[in-house]
Amino acid sequence: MVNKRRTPGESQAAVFRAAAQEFAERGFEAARVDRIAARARVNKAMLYYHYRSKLELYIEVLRDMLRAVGVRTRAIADGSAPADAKLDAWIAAIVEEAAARPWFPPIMLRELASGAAHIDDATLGMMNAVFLTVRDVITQGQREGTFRDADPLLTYLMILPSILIFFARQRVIVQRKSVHGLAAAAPRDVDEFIRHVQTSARAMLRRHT
Amino acid sequence: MVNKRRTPGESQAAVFRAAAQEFAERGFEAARVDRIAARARVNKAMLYYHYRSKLELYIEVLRDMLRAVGVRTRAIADGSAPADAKLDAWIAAIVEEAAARPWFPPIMLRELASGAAHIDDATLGMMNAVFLTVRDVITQGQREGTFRDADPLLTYLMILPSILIFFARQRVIVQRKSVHGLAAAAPRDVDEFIRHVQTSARAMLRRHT
DNA sequence: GTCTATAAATAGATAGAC
DNA sequence: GTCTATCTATTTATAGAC
Repeated sequence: MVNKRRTPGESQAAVFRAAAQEFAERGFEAARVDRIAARARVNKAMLYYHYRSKLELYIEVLRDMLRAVGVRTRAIADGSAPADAKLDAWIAAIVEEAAARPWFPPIMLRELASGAAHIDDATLGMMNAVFLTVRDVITQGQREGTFRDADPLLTYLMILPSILIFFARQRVIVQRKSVHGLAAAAPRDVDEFIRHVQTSARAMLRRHT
Repeated sequence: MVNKRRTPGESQAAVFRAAAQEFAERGFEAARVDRIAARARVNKAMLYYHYRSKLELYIEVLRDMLRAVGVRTRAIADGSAPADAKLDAWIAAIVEEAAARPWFPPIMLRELASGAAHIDDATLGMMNAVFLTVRDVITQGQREGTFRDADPLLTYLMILPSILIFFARQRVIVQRKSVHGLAAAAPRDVDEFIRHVQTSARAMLRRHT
């Protein structure tokens, strides 16, 4: 029998990961603390030893992913590349983040759908900061003359939701063969998807000939 | 004192509307049957007189909106207009549906995020049928030579999610003035948004010069 | 069709031993 | 740090009078 004892912090990390998955699959309200503990293979009391409440645990998950996305976005925006290259890089980065943290798209989508109901101002600010940074990239391109004069928010809303839904969808469609015509909506290759979004974003922002 | 008695079917309709709103704001799991009854100003037992369960009520709401969207989409696709005009019309139609049934975008988003967890095959089929119809329009345009050879699914995923999130977001942002830089993400005019999506969709599908 | 009262199950959270 | 047992509140749903 192998030693099952965990190193310090390991059980906390297990709880965190289990919670992220549970929140992604079911949403905050439907997520069950018992199930999170079971998935993490810790006792429920252990969960409450590490986190004050279900909500605090949720906020931690949210902040972790928003921090990661925010940092990557910031790094790209602060670079010296032309705006269209930055936009391509940002799209690829978001897709990579979605792959690294599979819970990111579903959770983010639910927050958007519920009007960021259970998140505090600081966390909402982190969400908004990502948009503000992307907006800077778009206005840079407009100043440079490579992008047409489109509303940065509306442009942002054409890009990010697509990526979020693409990943949230991939999981769904695998099962459910009995639904008529569902094969046409089968999962797509991720690299193909990245190229599609990049191409579409560039086309959307190209000046009319 | 005015007569409070309702005409037949009226209390059922009140429950339906209240449920749609509650599901939109909170999601299926967080929605409370008590709250739905209170919003509809009927007794909870009355709700169960009209609907077998919370889930059945939810499915009814889903089907109602998918039916409406499906019919409008079908009507546009079956017309004799060129594909790009059909696509413009479809975008406008979806936006109109979202305005007519404000619960449509949040509920649809949550279903996408959860992988259509609580919907049966028939209802999922209705959801998929909308995509299949739009796909027909896109392939028509490709046959006619007006659209480039882009993946219809990925194109669909660039359009629909944006519309859904646009409306789900509008509600959120109104409050929460304390969040830094949130003003930049303030709600936009709906007609401006329609034009933006139409322009973007056409640009995405235009053949390279 | 409409209501009151309540059953039955399940949730988040904690006390307290080890 | 970890576990068992349990408290308290809330939730969906129904029984049964009117």
